[in-house]
Order: sequence, then structure tokens, then C-alpha cells
Amino acid sequence: MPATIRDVARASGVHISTVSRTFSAPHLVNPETRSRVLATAESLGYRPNRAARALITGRTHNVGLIVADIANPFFPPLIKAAESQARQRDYHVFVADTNEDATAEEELVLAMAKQVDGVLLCSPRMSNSLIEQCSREVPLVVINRLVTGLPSVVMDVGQGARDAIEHLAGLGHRQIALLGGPRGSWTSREIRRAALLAARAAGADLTVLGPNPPTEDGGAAAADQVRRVGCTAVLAYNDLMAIGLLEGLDSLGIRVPEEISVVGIDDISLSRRTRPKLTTVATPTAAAGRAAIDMLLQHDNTAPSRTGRAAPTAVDGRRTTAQVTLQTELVIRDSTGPGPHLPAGPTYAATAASGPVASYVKE
Amino acid sequence: MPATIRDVARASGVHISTVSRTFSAPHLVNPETRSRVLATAESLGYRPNRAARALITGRTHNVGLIVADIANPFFPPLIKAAESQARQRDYHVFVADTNEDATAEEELVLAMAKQVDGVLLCSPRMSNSLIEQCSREVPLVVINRLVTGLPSVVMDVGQGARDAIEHLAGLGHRQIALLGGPRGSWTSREIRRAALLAARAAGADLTVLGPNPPTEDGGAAAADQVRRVGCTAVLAYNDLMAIGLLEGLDSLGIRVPEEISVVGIDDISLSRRTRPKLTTVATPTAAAGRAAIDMLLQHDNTAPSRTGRAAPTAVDGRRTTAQVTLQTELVIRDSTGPGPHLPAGPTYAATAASGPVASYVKE
DNA sequence: ATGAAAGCGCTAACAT
DNA sequence: ATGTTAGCGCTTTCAT
Repeated sequence: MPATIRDVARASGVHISTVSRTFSAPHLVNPETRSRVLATAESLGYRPNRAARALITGRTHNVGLIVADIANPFFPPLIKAAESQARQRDYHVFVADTNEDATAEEELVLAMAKQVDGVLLCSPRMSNSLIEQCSREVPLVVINRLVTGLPSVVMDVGQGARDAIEHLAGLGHRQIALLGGPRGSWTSREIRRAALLAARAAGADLTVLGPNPPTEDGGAAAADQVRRVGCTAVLAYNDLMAIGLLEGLDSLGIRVPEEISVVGIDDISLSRRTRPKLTTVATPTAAAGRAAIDMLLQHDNTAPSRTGRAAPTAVDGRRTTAQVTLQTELVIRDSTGPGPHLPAGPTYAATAASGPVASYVKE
Repeated sequence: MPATIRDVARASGVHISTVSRTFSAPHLVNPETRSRVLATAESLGYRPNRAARALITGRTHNVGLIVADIANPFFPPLIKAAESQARQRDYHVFVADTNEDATAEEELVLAMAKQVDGVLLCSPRMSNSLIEQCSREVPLVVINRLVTGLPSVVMDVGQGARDAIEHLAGLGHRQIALLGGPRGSWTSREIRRAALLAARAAGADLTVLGPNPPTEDGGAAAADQVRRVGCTAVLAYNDLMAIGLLEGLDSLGIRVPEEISVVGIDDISLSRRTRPKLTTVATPTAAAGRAAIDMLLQHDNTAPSRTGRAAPTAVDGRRTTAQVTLQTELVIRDSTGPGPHLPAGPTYAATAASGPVASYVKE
């Protein structure tokens, strides 16, 4: 049904190569011919078939973006940032959701492989070796994970976890629980590693709980566990779990932060609207999306040669696989307060070592 | 770099068509040959190029899904439902976000056109004629809009708006405001039409406000307007705006529902967690996602013929463009209460005509 | 400035 | 059961 290049050629009395040029190299065709071709193309409703074009040029002008869970509010800012950055460079972004499923992840990369010029793999759950394998099918930039040999952009959640633990320890907490994230998550391992170290340095005990699904339900389900281990503070894998935990503790009649302090990670917009407002580690998600697109597209000026070989990644032909680390920042709100070892009260808390502590009685 | 069908053919000493058959029609090839081909393919890391395959089969086994705003929590359930329904039929879903921009919308449909077998256009903002034009490029199913001649699935927001207005009127409200949605939104027009009718029937005044962006900020920005028009109840285009309005009213010192009642539409999960909890019209988003995929893929058994012509949509060759309407349901929570014409108090409210009114003082 | 011809990676008649 | 041939819609040498 849709018109092809041949239809246009026939209708305007020129060879198909002229029609082709009219669209991909207009300056090479006589202005008169060009406008004639354009006119017939218009009247026939002709649009170049991008897939066919890609088959020969090797460039689709699309990039794929694979996320673990589109319903997790952590992702949309990253997706939007990637989209707008891509659009500026005349690329389109196709997003896919894996439902936290490593198998779906690989399948999706492979399905996208030949329809995009590269894919952004965000918070992948599959193994490193599988990721490397995928990277032979299509250029990959990994977000929220470090894979040697592959370009990646990570947020420094290790530093964030450290800051969170120190904040908690500064408030006098000595029994802290870590609500672990999903298996296969680099971020989860990183948080755990850093939290363990920081806790030891601060002379606090850190109990690792989970793994639970990184959702509100997962967090809510952990409330009972949290109570049983007898901790006075919890660091959660992400805000969603922290918020679920807040609710779980609430229905258990446990007050936050008076009895238990809670810290999340991500600073999703929702965390500003819980009661109490959530203390959390802000991750620069939009910046991550932009950076990832930039890394993927940094060589789109160098079109791939006729041989189908990818353009060299650097002038000297060596692969430069940059790894970008973005800073995180602890934002202290109302879900953290003095632990049992310190006298309660805003006065003391306000002078705690880890910086200003938001008033946890207000609102 | 990636191996092609020819590489495999050469390496395993057969013709390329045998390799092709090994992957697309295994039963037609000798088991021995097949396993030999499979082995070399494996060792070469060969994967069929889906784009090239699609060029000739006319089937990509991908479907596109275009939404207005991925950050709006209304969409993820729909997206996930569509994905899982598609996966069952061995299809992948590529999502794209238009940022509420009609231009981006068209661009995206066209960009996807040849890389997918069809696209789900969700809450489109472009004109009907543009949509029809797009539908000549690629099979379309429209969600949240009625376009004559095109298959569509809509949620009955008209009924929902009616229910909401009647609920409000039953509580004694006579001055009601409607917080309008974005231009170009069919849902927005539909709500407006139904609300106007229902208000007149109930003897209430309905003032239409907006349009504002369908976001929390958009809702918050309307708080002042709402106060000025002197209404006692507001129906918002969606939950996001309603929630923003809740916050806006709060910072203006206006109590909900004592001074003003607020009703949203969508029943996103967040609406259960505001204070007061939001009364809203629940829309069956997951069902809509599934239904849309089913409509798009109902003929995927009939492969397109060699001529490139699409398979007829029905046995008799006539296009059957079904329009599915899904029911909505008013869920009454705590953001609506008695209006000025009725004596205040839970006792009376509990006996109001429109059904049970949740206790609006609790929590 | 335009046409002719080859070919991107693959599938689908049609032979054999 | 396998090979041959043509061609999907397009771009890109190479001629003219």
C-alpha cells in the first residue's frame, strides 16, 4: 500500500537513484527535478523506508533503552533526559521494560540489535558475560553498572551509602539494617559493600536483610523483619522500598523516626511527599541519561564505511571505553532522627556531626 | 563484524537458503544438516538480522507504543499489560514518549512505522486527520480516543465524569469547577461534555478552568483560580492534577474536603496515599493495554502475502474496525464531603444518595 | 545532473 | 532435502 521509491521514480519520470538523492543528498540534484520529485512524492504520500535504508547505510538513527521496571519512578527522568538528548542529535529512543527479568533483558537487546544503532542498558540484571556477549551484537552503554571493557555511567551509590551510614551513626545509631536490593544488581552490591565498610568504621552493626523485590510491596513486607532484628535505623536499596517500609512500620505501630530511622536511595519525587518526608541519597538520573546518550553517539559524525565495519572509537583506532561516575548527595529530611545512644531532641540533633538534621517533629 | 547468513553457509558447506530454512522452517531441513548448521552458526555467533528478514516477510514481530508522558503514573500499568500480552504472542513492544507534543507524536509514528507491525497510539494529541494519515503508514490502534474508521479502545470517562458530578451534587455541591485537561485530548473533551450535561441535569453550575498541563504542577497552579471562582467542589482531568490541586489548596490554607471537595480521574496508585485520600474515577488501564494488543494482533496468523498487501481484516475482506469501550468506576475516598447546602457531619454524609462516603475526618 | 548496476541480509517461489 | 533465482526498498559506486 505505501508508495515505494520506484513508484515515485515512475510517476516523476526519473530513475530511482535520482529519487534517492532527492531525499538523502538533495544538493546533488537539479533544483527543478528535485521539486518535481518532491511534489510527486508528496502526492503519493511517499516516505523513505528507514529499515531498508538502514540495511545499506548501517545507521538507523534509533537508540534502544532497556530498563528494569518502567513503573519505578526512578526511571522516567532518566528516560526523558535520554530522549531529549537523543532528539537533539536527530535520534529516536525506543524504550523497553524487562520486568526485572534477566532473560527478557537479553531477548530485548537481541530483538533491538539490528533496529537501533546502540542500546542503553539501564540497571541490567544479567551476568557480565552475557552483557559482553550482547555487546558484540550491538554497541552498548551500561548504566548503573560497571562492566570492564564497556562504556558505562554509574552514580556513586557507594559514596551515598557511606554518607547515609555516617549520618545515621552520627545520630547515635549502632544497630543498623540494610534492606538489600535484587540479585544481579550491581548497585545493590555496591551499596552493600560500602555500607558494610562504613558501618565497621563507625563502630556500628550492619544487618543485611533481603533480597526483596525493589518495590513498595517489597519494602512493606520487610517491616516485620526489621522489627525482629531490633535495629534502630534502616538503609533501603531504593526509595520505593523505603517508602513501603515506612508504610509497613506505620501499620505495625512503629513510629518513624522516633523509634526507627529510615533512609532511602534515589530521591524520587514521591519521597518529598511521604510522612515523614524521606531522608534519601539523591542520584543524578537525568544527567546519567544525557551522559549515556553522549557516550553512545559520540562518533555519529563518522558514518560506518561500506564494509560494514564500525567506525573506530578514537582517532588512533583504539577503543576508548570511558566510565563516567556521577556524584550523589545525601538529602536529609524527616525520616531520620537521633538513635538510642543520644538524648532525643531537636537541639542536640541540630548539632550532630553529619550536618543539619531536618526538624523531625514538624509536620 | 557480526556474521551473516552467507558466512554460516560458507562455513558449513551448504547454500544460504538452507541456513535460512534452518532458522525459519527447521522441519524442512535434514536433522543432520540442521545440527551442523546450528553448530557453525553458534560458533560464529550468528543471529538472523531481523530487519532484513522483515524487509521481505513484512513482519517485524515488534509493536510500537506511543504515550504522551512516561512519567505519568497512569501509563506504566497500561504499558506493562501491553508488554505481557504482546510477549505471549511472541511480539516485543517498543515504547516512546512524546512529552505531550503532537509534533513529536507524528514524528515517532513515522519513525517507528517500518520497524514495527503496528502501533498503539495512547492518548494522542494530534488531530484526527493526522492520525488517519499516519494510519496509512502503519496499522494503528488508538487508545483513549475515538477516531472513525480506526480500531480504538477507550475507557468510559464520560460515564466516570457523570458519576463524579452526581456524587458531588448528591453531597449538596452546586458550584463545581472542572479542571480541564490538555488541548487535543479526546478524553478531556469527553469529560467536559459529560460533566456539563450532568451538572445541568443536577441543577449545578459548572465552571471550566484551564487548560493546564496535566501534571501535579498544573494542578497546583490552578489552586488560586479555584479559590477565586468560589466553587465548593472540583473535578480534575486526572489524578495528577487533582493531587497537585490538593497540595495547592493546602498551601493556601484551604481544607479538603471541609471547604472544597476534590475528585480525580484514573485512580493511579498514588491517589490512595494522599491526605486526604483521593476520591477518583478508576480507569481500567491494564485491560485497555491488553485489549489494544489483541486488536492489533488479531490477524497475526494470516501472514501478509508476497504482494505486500495486508491480510484482509475479516473473512469477507471488509475492514472491521471495532471500538471497545471499557467501564470506569467511581471510587469514593476522603477528598469529597458534604457541600454548603447540606448540614456537615459524617452522619448525614454517610446516608447521602450516591453511596457510602468514606469518613473524611479520619487520618 | 542523471542513469545503470550492484548489493545490504534475508526469504520464498521454483527447480532438482 | 537442497540449490537456484529473484527480489524486499533502498543507497552508492561508477559511467555517461
